[in-house]
Amino acid sequence: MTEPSLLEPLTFFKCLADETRLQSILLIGFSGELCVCEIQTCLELSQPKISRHLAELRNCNLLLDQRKGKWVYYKLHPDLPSWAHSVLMQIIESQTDTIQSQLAKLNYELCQETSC
Amino acid sequence: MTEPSLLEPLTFFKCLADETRLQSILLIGFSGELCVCEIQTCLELSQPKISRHLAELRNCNLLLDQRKGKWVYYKLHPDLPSWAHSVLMQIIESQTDTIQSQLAKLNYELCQETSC
DNA sequence: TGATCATATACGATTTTTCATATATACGAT
DNA sequence: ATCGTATATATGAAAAATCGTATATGATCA
Repeated sequence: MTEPSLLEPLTFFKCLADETRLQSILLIGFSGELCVCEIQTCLELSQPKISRHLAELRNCNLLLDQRKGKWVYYKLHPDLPSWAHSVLMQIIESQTDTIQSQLAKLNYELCQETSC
Repeated sequence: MTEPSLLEPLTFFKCLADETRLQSILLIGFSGELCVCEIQTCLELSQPKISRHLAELRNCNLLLDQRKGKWVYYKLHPDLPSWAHSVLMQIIESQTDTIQSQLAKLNYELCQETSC
């Protein structure tokens, strides 16, 4: 007997079939952990938009959130099926340039002001 | 310099974010090659619905079609990026039971009548 | 040539997804 | 308590995807 899987393939693909969600999860997978405002800075998108999409990834068990004071950090769900984790890592590898240039905005922001 | 990829991750995920398309490509990946009416039988869906979704998978370079007389056969595109091929195969492996029971309808049909 | 079978496409109608905007909650600091 | 910052959710409008139905194309066979 097979266990009911935490994550159906169809759910997984629906989650990644949106540019904002895909870019967010790639940033998070690459970085290990990011808070909402960091993703917002990297992708230059509105706060509700980021938050809504992260909520969907969380509800589908692709991401796990953890509050640390004012900030909420998101990371890949540790129980992600191996095929899911594997494909994410392979895509991250093929998109390293894009991901790093998005994360660069973050460093720049941090130098300018201490907020977030 | 990196080549423009045949298949962007976002395109790939959008293609698989639909149950009909996902089930079709899993059936095809498992079988190697299937014609439209076979997929139609396996999934018990209308012909235009199957055809439309296969066309999308073909246009996005996920599938390759080949006409053989009256029938059109679809198979996985041979130039699929390795990460794409890999995730499909892993999902096929985890869904073998479902896929085989869908394909069983096909054999049953073939015994009944010679059409298709 | 006409008839039939397999597949593809066109067209509105319906459903689903996404979005901007406004508002709510949660926390830390004053 | 109140204020400011970070994040979440509600709402209705706009955009996109999907569908059923009708029709078109392409191949085989009589």
